[in-house]
This record gives sequence, structure tokens and C-alpha cells, in this order.
Amino acid sequence: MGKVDLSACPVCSKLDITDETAFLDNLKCTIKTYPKNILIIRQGDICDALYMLTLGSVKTEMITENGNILGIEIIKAPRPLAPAFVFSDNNRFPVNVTSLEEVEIMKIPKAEIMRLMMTNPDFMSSFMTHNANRTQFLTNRLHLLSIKTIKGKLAHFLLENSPGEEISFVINRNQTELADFFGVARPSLARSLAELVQEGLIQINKKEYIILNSNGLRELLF
Amino acid sequence: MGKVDLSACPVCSKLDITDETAFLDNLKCTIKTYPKNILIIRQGDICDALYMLTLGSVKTEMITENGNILGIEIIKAPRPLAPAFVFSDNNRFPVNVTSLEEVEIMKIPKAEIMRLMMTNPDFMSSFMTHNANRTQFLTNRLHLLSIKTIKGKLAHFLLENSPGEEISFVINRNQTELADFFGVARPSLARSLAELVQEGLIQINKKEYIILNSNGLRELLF
DNA sequence: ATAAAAGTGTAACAATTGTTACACTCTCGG
DNA sequence: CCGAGAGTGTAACAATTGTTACACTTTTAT
Repeated sequence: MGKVDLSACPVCSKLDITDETAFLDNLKCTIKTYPKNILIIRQGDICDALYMLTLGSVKTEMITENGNILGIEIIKAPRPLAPAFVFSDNNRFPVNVTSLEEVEIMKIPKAEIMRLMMTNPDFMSSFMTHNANRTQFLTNRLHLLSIKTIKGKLAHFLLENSPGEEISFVINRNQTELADFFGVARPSLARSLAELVQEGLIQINKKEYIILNSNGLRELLF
Repeated sequence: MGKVDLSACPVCSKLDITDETAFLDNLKCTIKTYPKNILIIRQGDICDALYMLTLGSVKTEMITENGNILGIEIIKAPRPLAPAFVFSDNNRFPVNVTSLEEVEIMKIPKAEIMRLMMTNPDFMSSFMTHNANRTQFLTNRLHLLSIKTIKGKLAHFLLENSPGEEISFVINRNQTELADFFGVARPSLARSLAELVQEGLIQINKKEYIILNSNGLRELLF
């Protein structure tokens, strides 16, 4: 089993653990490793334990009923996968989870999570905050999807990621991934990007973007 | 202050409260009433306490940057409003909350919530489950929005709400509200509904719907 | 009972996005 | 260095949805 850096985990960082090894030994859990590009969790699978990604990175994607893929996000270890759903009445995973590299996943039973929360207020607090942040992420996602034009989505997304006007920044997604992220067709996204460039609002060089006119971008939101 | 039926509240129902009045007296909280059609909470407002709707009903709606309204849901007392966000790092309300009638709202400080969770495992468990269910609701919302055609959204929505083929059921929203719920224009929704009727898939009488051909509806999801 | 307001049906037209197809560039492994 | 595959630019056309407008029906308030 690989070495886990608990202090980097948003849920565990505040734990007062004098002996990390002892802590992990006391924890009833199972650990599994998966090779690259494996579908680890299917949308709809029962979720009766907390899945903690301890090594590697995964991609979560939601598949709509019409078969389209609506990319959600990339998760890097250490971080829990869909922690909120352990406690829901209908405890099924809402997304597919696919390994992007060789990964290691720690499966902690629900009862153990309960025990940790009871005995460790800091853990409880972190766990709550982490879930709250996840909810906020979903809300933002909802917000993005509710913007109806592609150029509007792009404006929102670029403004959110830009460090400021005329300052270049890198978007770590290619056009195909971006299109999935927005839930639109790839050529349509390319067209909208080209229009933004032609209108002098932004500048693109591979994955490097520069906002030239942030006010112009903001106008696309109305 | 109105009488509160705690047993009907998803978060409080499992509390072992021998004396409800004493429980509420011990709870440090403030109670406010609002008349009908008042904007109680604005999207972006700081959320440093748990807002519990104890009487009446409210409507929550998300306003996108382009000014469009994306209806989310109607909430009836007793139920907490956006309970997850009390604990998030950026603890701001994600939605507007408007009263639909005269309402009463109990404001419980975050510290009090923490105390309740520490001292009352059942409360903690219910609170977690409730938040998890909310997350699942958001995920479903995301799912619905990610379906691209209006007829697809309608098919998904109607199949989800129908008790079965040829059995009538009531949708408690008018066309305008439904259009908001789906994030589409009202006449476009009307057109899609008319098409579903014309194709013999459903039957409509005011707010009463009947699915005539559920397989036909399912085909719209591909 | 009746006027005002809210909700619905529908049509013509505009705007946006999706689909498909293909040429081109870039990257990476052999 | 070269070829395969991935990623990009772009164009023509189809499909879907939005916009606007107006007549009509239903509900609500006085």
C-alpha cells in the first residue's frame, strides 16, 4: 500500500493524529488498486461506504439518458469520492468514475465514518465543510449549465478563471474536453471561441488564454 | 410564535425530545415572520446560521448572470433552507428565497448546530442524510438540465412523476413555471407539449397528465 | 357579475446550436 | 525522421429553440 499524505486531504487535514500509521491500522477499511482507464464505479452503483482516493487520479462523468456525456471533473488523490452520497436515502453513485492512471482506493464502511465523527469533532467539521463545498460546486455547475448561449458560458468560465485583463492563464482542457464540460458539440464550441477571438475579446494560443476586454465578455452575460 | 411540528421536519424527526417546548427554549435562536411575496434571502447573502422554515412556504430560484430565472423548487414548512451552506468555506446562499404566503423563519446560529450534532447523534445522522438528499436533488437537477431537447426533458420529467401508463397524475406547476423549471421559453414548452399530445404519447387536461405510451416517451431520451 | 389579470394556444420568423465532413497541424512513439 | 492518431479550423446545411405577437380562455378580486 502506498504512503498516504493525510495532511493534503481536505477531510482529514485537521485530524489530530500523533501516529498516522496507528490511525490507519485502527481504521477498518479495505484497499484496492486499479490499473489505468478502468471504470471503477458505475453511475447507479450502491454506495455503502466512503471511497477515498489515496493514490492517482480519476475522472468523474455523468451520462445522460440520451447517451451524451456531461463531463464533470478530474479528481486527484487524496480526496474522497462522492462523500455526500454515503448518507443519502437513495445511496447510489450519481456519476461514473474512471481511473486516469494507476489508482489506489480506500473503502471505509459507513459505520466507521459515523464512529470517526462521533469521536472526533474536527473530523466531523471538516467532513461537513467538504460536503458543503461539494454542494456549492454542484450549484456552480448548475449555474454554468443554465447559461444558454455557448459564448455566455465561455465568458462566465473565462472570467472565473482569469487572473485579470491582459494576463495569460492556462486552461487545462482541450477543446473536446471543454465541449464536454459545457455539454455542447465540439465544432460549436470552436466556432464560438473563434468568434470571441475575432471580436477582439480574447486571445488564444494552444491552451493559453488572455482576456483582452473583460467588459466586452461581461456583456455576453446579458 | 406558531406551533411547530418538529416530527414533520426531515432533520428533526428523529430527535428524542421528551419536552418539545423545553427543547425549543434551550435552543438559542431568533424567530422572524415575513408577509407574502417578500424576498427573504438574496442570492449571495452571507449564510452564518441555519434558516429553518417553521411556517408557510417559500420559493427558491436561481438567477443566472444573464438575468434569466431558473426555477428550482417550492419548499413547505417545516424544512431547513440550504442547510449545507452553513458549513461551506464560501458560506453564501446560492438562491433567492421568496415567501409564497406569510412565513415564519427560525434562525439557528452555526455554533448551536454544532452543539446539537455533538450532543445528539440522531440529529447529526438526520442532518447528514438530509444534506445528502439535497445533494442528490441537485444532481438530478443537473441531469435534467443536461438533457438537450425540450421533449427529452419533458419525457424524463413525466416518466419520473407518472404512477404508470394510462394513470392520470397532477403536475403542480403551470406552463410558465414548468418552462422556468426546465430553463426554456414558455412558447417553446407549449409547442413541445402539443407535439407530445399530437404524437399520441400523452394526454393533458389542465394540470392533469396521462402517459399513453411510455415506451414512446423513452425513445425521446436517445 | 364583471373587469382585470393570469395563463394558454399558436404562428411566423430569427437566432443559435448540432451534424457531418474534410483538410490541416501537432504530438509522440518507434 | 516519419507515420498514426489526436486535436483543431471551418464550412454547408439541418434541427431545435427563442422571440414576438396576438387571440382566446380561465381564474381572481371587487
